[in-house]
Amino acid sequence: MNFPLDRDGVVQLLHQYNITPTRQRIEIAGFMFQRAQHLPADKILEGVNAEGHNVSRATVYNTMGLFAEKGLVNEVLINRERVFYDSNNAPHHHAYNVDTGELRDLPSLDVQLNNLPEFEQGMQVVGTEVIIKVASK
Amino acid sequence: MNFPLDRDGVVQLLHQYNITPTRQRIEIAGFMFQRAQHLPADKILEGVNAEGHNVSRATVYNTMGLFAEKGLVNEVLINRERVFYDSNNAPHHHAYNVDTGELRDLPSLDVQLNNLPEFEQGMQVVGTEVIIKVASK
DNA sequence: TTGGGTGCAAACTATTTGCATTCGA
DNA sequence: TCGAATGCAAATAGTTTGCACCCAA
Repeated sequence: MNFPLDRDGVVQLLHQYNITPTRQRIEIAGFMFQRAQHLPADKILEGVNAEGHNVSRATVYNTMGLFAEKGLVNEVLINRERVFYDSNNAPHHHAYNVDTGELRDLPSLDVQLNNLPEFEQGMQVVGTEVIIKVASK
Repeated sequence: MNFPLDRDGVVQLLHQYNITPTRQRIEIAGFMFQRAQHLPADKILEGVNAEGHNVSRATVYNTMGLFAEKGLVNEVLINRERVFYDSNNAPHHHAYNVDTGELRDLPSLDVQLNNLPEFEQGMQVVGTEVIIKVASK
């Protein structure tokens, strides 16, 4: 993904992911894909409407749920209070600052897993998530 | 930790972690440390009281929050719906079955991180959490 | 004795849902 | 046109909080 995405890029992207590009979805995606960022639904609602758009709370929640389901964004569950949506859908890991609540991408982090046990028949690994927790000394 | 812990073991453990051993805390810890397990607060409330005890909802939430803060148990944030408390406080990682919601320990998993970027001055890594997501084929 | 701990119910907050209205194809 | 999408408000669920009472040290 090369940020930011213009309106055409957004529409194209939505099509690629089999998402009907409505006005609201285009505006939400346009806002999310300005840059790689991690935002809770609330901030997305705020941000989209601050750009002069008019999208309801329910639509933001529904839309982000849809985007996550379709793989356009990733949900990051770190903080018990709320879900963060990550506009970077390339495989990568995160550093979480437990003091500030800040979430940071670790795009170059290379993870090697040794001694991974076998899973039951019919099970397959669908993802590996690594979260490095950091704090002030 | 060698499960299960008897009452004396629990009291001793609470002392070790600087937690005043009240009746309710002993009952909650006694229930949690019967075995290595991952439970949401709700199930802990249910389980403790099913053993014939009488502990309120608020006390379970407060107590598990305290236990987590003191490092006696670990919070596992996987599911947006609720926090899981892990009675195994030894360093280890998890496999999460996205279909069933089941959470499993991976005690032997060895994780090697390469290319970890430098963090700002004054920051230190306080933990590394790996979650392997598995699903039915 | 007394400060911390507990219980209850009410409050809170993120998220979901029901349903009438509107819109995209 | 017509099923899908949206908006609003009400509902939901997990969790937290205020406050009076109680207990461990």
